[in-house]
Amino acid sequence: MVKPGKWTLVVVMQLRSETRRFSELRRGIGDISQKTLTITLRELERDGFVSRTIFPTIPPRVDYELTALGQELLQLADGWRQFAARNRVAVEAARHRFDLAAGEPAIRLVSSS
Amino acid sequence: MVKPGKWTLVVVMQLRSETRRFSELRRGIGDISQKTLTITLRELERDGFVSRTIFPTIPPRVDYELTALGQELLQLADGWRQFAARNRVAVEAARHRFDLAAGEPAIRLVSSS
DNA sequence: CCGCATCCATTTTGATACTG
DNA sequence: CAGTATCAAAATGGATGCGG
Repeated sequence: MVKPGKWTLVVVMQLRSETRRFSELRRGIGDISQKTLTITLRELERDGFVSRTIFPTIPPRVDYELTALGQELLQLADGWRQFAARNRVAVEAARHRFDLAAGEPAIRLVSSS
Repeated sequence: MVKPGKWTLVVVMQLRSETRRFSELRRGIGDISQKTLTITLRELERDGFVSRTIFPTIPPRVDYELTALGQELLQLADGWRQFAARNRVAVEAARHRFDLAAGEPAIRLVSSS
């Protein structure tokens, strides 16, 4: 994968443990455009992480599913998600401290009266 | 981390097991602009993954080092890197198949003579 | 040496309209 | 329903010049 793409892992996590139709993915993610979802799925399919099954019915139906390789990618994505969840509070606190410190002088010479 | 940034993990991996100066990082990475490196380091510092130590000498010197949280991030980055290395060949093969199949008709009716 | 500010090229994304 | 095409908007990244 040369360029993961902003939505790649989100899509992979949506495919956790079940086959999904295009519109199900779209609704499940919520704020992704049709175009971006299409591109993301194409890249995942191209790299062998997702399989695509077309049912030539009317209306058409397309199912997406993780391949074995895709399942491995899901494990990594989960690792990342768990890390983010575990440390969300610590990161927010660090960020808050940093933003506060930015407004203050490097060395405080006198205490404010 | 709301937005990881293209170079974030590269920088973290450069900080594996040792403190680094700004210019050392720049040379070690090789193809990153000063601006982008500065921004990447600031974000990492802001979120508590990297600590920054300023030596007010002339010329100035600034050291960067992973915090405990940063070390955890490094583990994740390594996991990703190992996954990519393990599956590089498989992904390239899948990509090649996909690109070839794109040019062919969906159903081959007759064999070429 | 370190890093900020500005400008500019490239990339990425979304909105919209249209097709099978 | 599941895309494709096109255009405009926004984010990103690099180059350059300046400053502590």
